[in-house]
Amino acid sequence: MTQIKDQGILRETSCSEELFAIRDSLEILGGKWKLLILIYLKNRQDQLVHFKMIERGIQGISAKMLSKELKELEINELVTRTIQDTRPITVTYALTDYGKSVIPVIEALVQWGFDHRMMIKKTR
Amino acid sequence: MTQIKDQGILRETSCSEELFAIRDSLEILGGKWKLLILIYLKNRQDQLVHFKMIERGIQGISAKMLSKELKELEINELVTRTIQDTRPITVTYALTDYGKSVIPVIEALVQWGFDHRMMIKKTR
DNA sequence: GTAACTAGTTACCCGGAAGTAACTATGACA
DNA sequence: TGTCATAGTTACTTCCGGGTAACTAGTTAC
Repeated sequence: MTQIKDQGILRETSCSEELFAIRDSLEILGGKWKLLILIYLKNRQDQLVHFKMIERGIQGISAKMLSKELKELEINELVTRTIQDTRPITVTYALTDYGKSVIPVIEALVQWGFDHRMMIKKTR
Repeated sequence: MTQIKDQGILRETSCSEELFAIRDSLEILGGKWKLLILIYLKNRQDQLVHFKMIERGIQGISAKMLSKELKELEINELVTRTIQDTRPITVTYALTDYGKSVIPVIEALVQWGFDHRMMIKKTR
C-alpha cells in the first residue's frame, strides 16, 4: 500500500482507503478542464487573473464550461472569486492556499505526461 | 512553471508544455477505472492477478469495462497480459516497469484525496 | 448431461458531460 | 446613439462513457 502522512505521521493506507481517496480526488479534480484551470492559475499567482484571460489562455474552453468549472472549484475552496471595484467591474480568480495543495498532484501528472511523450518518441 | 526532469536534467516547463503534458496524462490515465485498476495491480505485485480477482476486487466495475480498460492499459504498455497454461486456462495481469512509473502519480492523488477528506471532516 | 468455473464479447440503452450559439447587463468610448 | 469591452447565463443539442444483460467458449466436477 501507499505511505501517506496522516496528521504529520507516516502510515500505510489500506487498499480500500486508497480507492476511496482516489475516487475523492477524481470527483473534485476530474473532468476535462479543472486541472487545466488550476495550472493556469498556478502559473500566474503574481498577476490578477480575469475571466477573459483564462478563457483566452486555455484553448478550446467555452465561457459556459469555464464559468461552471470555476464555480465548482470555488465551492470546493480551491479558488477564490474576487470582484474588483474597477470600471468596468472586473472579476479576478486566484488559487487559495488549499488550492495550492493540488500543485504536487499537478507536478506528478505533468512529469508523467512529459515522460510518456519522451517514451513514445524513443520507441516509435 | 513546474520543474521537471528532462533526461535527468532539471529544467522549467513552459506553460503550453504543461497543458500538453496534463492532457496526455489524462488521455491515458483518465476515466473512471484506469487508476483504480493500476492501484489494484500495484498492491498485488507479489501475486498472480486474474481477471476475476480484479472484477471482484474493484467494487462496481463490470466485466465489459474491465476488459476494455485492461486492453487500453495493455496497448499503452502499462500492463501485461499473460495466458497461464493451467486447466482451465487463466490469464494474469501485472504492471510493467513502465506501469510502475505511474505510482508517484497515484501516491500524489491518494495523499491529496486523503487530505481533502480530513479537511472536510475538520471544517464541517 | 448439466451445472459451474474461467475469461471474456456483443448488443442495446441511458444520462450526463460537454459543445454551440444566442442572449443579458453594465459601463466606456467616440 | 451605436459599438465594443467584461462577465457571464440560457436554451438547445450532441456525443460517448459507462451500465445492463445476455451470450460465447473451453474445461471440470457431479
